[in-house]
Amino acid sequence: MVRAPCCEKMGLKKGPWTPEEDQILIGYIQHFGHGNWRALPKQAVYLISYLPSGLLRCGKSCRLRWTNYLRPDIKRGNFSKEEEEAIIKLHELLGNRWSAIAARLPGRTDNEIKNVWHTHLKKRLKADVVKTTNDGTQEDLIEISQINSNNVTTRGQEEHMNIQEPHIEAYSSVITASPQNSSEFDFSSATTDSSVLTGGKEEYTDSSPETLPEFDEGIWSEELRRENLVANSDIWGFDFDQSVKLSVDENNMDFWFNLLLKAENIPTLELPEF
DNA sequence: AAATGACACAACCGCCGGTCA
DNA sequence: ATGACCGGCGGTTGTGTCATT
Repeated sequence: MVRAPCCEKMGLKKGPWTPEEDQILIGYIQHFGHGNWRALPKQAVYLISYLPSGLLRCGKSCRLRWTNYLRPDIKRGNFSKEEEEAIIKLHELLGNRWSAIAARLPGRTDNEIKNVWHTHLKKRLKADVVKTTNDGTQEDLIEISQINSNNVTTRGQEEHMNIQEPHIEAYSSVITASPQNSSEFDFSSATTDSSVLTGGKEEYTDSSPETLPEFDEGIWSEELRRENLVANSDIWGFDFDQSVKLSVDENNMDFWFNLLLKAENIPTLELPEF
C-alpha cells in the first residue's frame, strides 16, 4: 500500500510561523476546537479567504504548532533546577519516551524536553559521568552503563518499565502536586508512596505509564480564555484586552474573526457547514 | 565591524498504531 | 481482512541568535 502524503505539498507553506498565522490558528481552535487537524487549514482558509494570506499549512503543521507552542497551558521560560532533575530521573526510568516524560511535567512539551535534553542535560550527565570516572568505583560505572543500556528501548519493548513503575508514579505525584513554582519540592526525596506526596489525593494512579489525564478542553472557559489572551497578547501581537470584547453570544462571530474582518473593513460572512 | 563557530529551539519528516469503512 | 486515513511519536534538520576571534 502506498501511503498518501499527509497533505498536498503544492502551495502549502513551510518554515517558521508568522504572528498572523498563529492568530488564525488560535482563533480557529478556540472557536471551533480541533476535531480534525487535516480539515482545519481548509476551513480556516475559507474563513479568511478574503484576507491577504490564508492558513496555508498542512494539518500536521497546525497540530505541532498548537501542541508545542500555542497551547494555553504551556509553561514558558527556562527550566528550573527541579524540572531538570526530574527530566534526568524520568529519562533514567523511561528512556527517550519524551511524550511520557512531558506528561509528568505539566506545562512542558515533549519537544521542549527533548531539546533541553539534547542541548543541556545530556552534556551535563556526560560531565557527571566523567567526574564519576575520576571519583567513583568501577561498580558505579557498570551500574550507570547498565541503566543506560536498559533504557534504550523502542515502542513495545517496555517490560522492564513495569518493574520500575512505582518509582515513576512517585515522581509523577511529586511533579503533579507541584505549584507553578516548584522550587519548594525536593525531587530527590520522592518516595514510592504517592499518597504521602499528594496528601492522599491520587493524581495518576493507573499502573500504566501510558494512562495519563486527557487534555482538558474545559480550560476554554470564557474567563480562562480571556486571561490567556491577555497574558499572551505580546506573543500573539494584539492587545486583546483593549481591542477585543469577547462574547459568548453564539450569534456573534468569533473574536479573532471579528478582529480580522474589522481590520480589513470586510463585512461579516455567513459560514458554511463543514 | 565583519566573519565564524557554537548553541538553542522551532519545525519538519518518516514511521507507527489505532480506527473505520 | 484489507486499505485508507488520522493523530501521535521520536529523530533530525534548519535557522536565528549570541559569543568569540
